[in-house]
Amino acid sequence: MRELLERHYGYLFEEPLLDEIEAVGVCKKVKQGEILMDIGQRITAMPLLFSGAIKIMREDEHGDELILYFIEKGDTCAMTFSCCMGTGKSEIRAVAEVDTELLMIPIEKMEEWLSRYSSWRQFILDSYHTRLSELMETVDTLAFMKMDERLFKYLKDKAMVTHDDMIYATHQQVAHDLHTSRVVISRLLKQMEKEGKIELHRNQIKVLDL
DNA sequence: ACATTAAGTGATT
DNA sequence: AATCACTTAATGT
Repeated sequence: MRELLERHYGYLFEEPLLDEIEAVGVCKKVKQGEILMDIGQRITAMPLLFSGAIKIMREDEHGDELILYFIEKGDTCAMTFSCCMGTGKSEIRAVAEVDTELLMIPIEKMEEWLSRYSSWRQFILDSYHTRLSELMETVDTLAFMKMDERLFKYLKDKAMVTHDDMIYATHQQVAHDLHTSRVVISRLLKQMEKEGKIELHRNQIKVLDL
């Protein structure tokens, strides 16, 4: 586990902090599709990703879902902090997009380190900033109904986190993630295929324009 | 061969 | 962009 820490976070954190992380962190492996955190659930720990990817989504009152973003190796979930400060309950659902290895850090520790380690503070601030920017982008495309841009970003992100330019999903499932109808996705995908950005097959989409 | 499920299309709002 | 209605294509039994 120390090797994993060194490899992914060694360049970020100083030795004493790495020691503390190792002492207090709990290693966890999750399989694809497993729900790491659901809406309303109490948050007791924050994740540090070693490998794999997590899909972060929100749900409306009718149970409809909407993808917010993916987190990958070297990332943490910025929502953890805002949830800790507020209700302590999760506002989001986190599902493993692929098999994932991560380390769970108790939230008391993450607060304590905030004042004791500047590298930790920097790390938290940075990830907060990155996430916020991402969210702003999502809000932009949502507000202006640019479904084509959202779809293409989604495909690229998905190809990125799975390290595979082939995406195994039906148009229906994609539509569900982006909270729109299958017909819309089919049309946009068809158009993107004509533009040479992707290749379409049954149950799979190949992203070319990476 | 038939039923089921995924994907493509035109028309309408 | 969403929805409806309908067609076509791919797959499973």
